[in-house]
Amino acid sequence: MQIVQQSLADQIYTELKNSILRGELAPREKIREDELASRFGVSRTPVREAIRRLSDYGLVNLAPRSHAAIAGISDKEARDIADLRVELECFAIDHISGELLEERLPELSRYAAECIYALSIGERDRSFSEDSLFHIALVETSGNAALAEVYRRLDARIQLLRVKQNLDEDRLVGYLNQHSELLSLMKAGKTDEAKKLIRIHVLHSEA
Amino acid sequence: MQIVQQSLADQIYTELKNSILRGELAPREKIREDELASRFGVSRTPVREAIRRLSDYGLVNLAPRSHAAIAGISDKEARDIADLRVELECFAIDHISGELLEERLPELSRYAAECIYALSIGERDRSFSEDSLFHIALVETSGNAALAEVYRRLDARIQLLRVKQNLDEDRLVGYLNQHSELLSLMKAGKTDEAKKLIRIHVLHSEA
DNA sequence: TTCAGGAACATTGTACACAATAAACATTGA
DNA sequence: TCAATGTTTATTGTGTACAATGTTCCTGAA
Repeated sequence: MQIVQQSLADQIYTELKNSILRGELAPREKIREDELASRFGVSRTPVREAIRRLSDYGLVNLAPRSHAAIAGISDKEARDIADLRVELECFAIDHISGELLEERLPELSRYAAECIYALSIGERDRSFSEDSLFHIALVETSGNAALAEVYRRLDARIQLLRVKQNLDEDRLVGYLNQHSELLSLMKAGKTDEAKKLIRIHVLHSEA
Repeated sequence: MQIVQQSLADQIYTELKNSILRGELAPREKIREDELASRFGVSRTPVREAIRRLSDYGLVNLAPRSHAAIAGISDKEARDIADLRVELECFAIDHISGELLEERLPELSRYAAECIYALSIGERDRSFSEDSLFHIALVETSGNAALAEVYRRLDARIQLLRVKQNLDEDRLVGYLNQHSELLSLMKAGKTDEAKKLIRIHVLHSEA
């Protein structure tokens, strides 16, 4: 078995990303390479690379010769991202063929179930990440790799948004149940209804 | 006056990007940090950072512990990217308000004119980059920052695509003239026709 | 001949040191 | 007191050295 030895930069990137998405690092908070390096017990080099990558995914803001800072999301940005999500996911749904859907359905169903299960045992973070996986898989099912790539990039900020929104438990359950509902509509070939549901789902708007 | 001193990594990123987009570095070609460092007369550190960033923009493929390689675009990817472009730009057009259009119109018109002028004096590369600027500005005019960011990211590969397509001069002129035609339609509020034209424009399909 | 194993080499990953610049602070004059 | 300016300090940008790993080529046995 091939042990995929992740680079330190990869590990630190993942760690920092999780910290940010768990809200342990607040928006606008300054980041110092030196401090993180000693915290992780490595040199600045991989930390620096991790920070650059976080910046590429829009999780930190980088000003040249100046401190990096954890990125926040304004209300306007939140709306923009949500609007864009609706567009991208509807585009995906329009392009999902029956065969590809069939193929990916078990995976999609699993994510949908995991979301709800994780929430029920109090693992809100994991529920959120499974939610992300569901939507990423949905978009991938379109077969359009460029779309999938763009969406994966957007996902980091979508996750940031979820944390910020901080929905209460009841609404969250209702929200997560829409996943399997969506799959049913798609299986039945009700594309237009599926797109309507996505809009409601993403914008958290009522019917 | 504030002199914005670009970092070496920035400069090298730009240089390499241009080299790739000019086709001086062929797809699948291997990249060695060491070689580039000595070519640019700097250490590996900024070169490394530039390569990472190129990878983030999809211009080079990066495998851990292995060589980086200039990215190519398959026919399937080309279609995917074009489809996605149509979607994103139509989304933008739908969201462009009269006021924002008014504000940006001079800039858009200038890009449209520069495209044609640059081509007429044989500067095909510059014509292409002005073409990119036109479409980026168009998308920015929507006022949706998330959309603009996503599109700018996609732009690197769109440029790669243009080089690969290598349209003949005649078709290119016709293609570039569609820019001002598009602006006219939008000014007249003929949104649906503008979207139809974008589809034709991007997919290079006839009416 | 061909395949397995290993040694030599090439190249990336990381640590560390120094240089360059921005931020913070103190000092002086009004 | 306050503003302007010089000085110190903190932090990022870059260069260099070494470590870890992947690659290539050779050797020898089936």
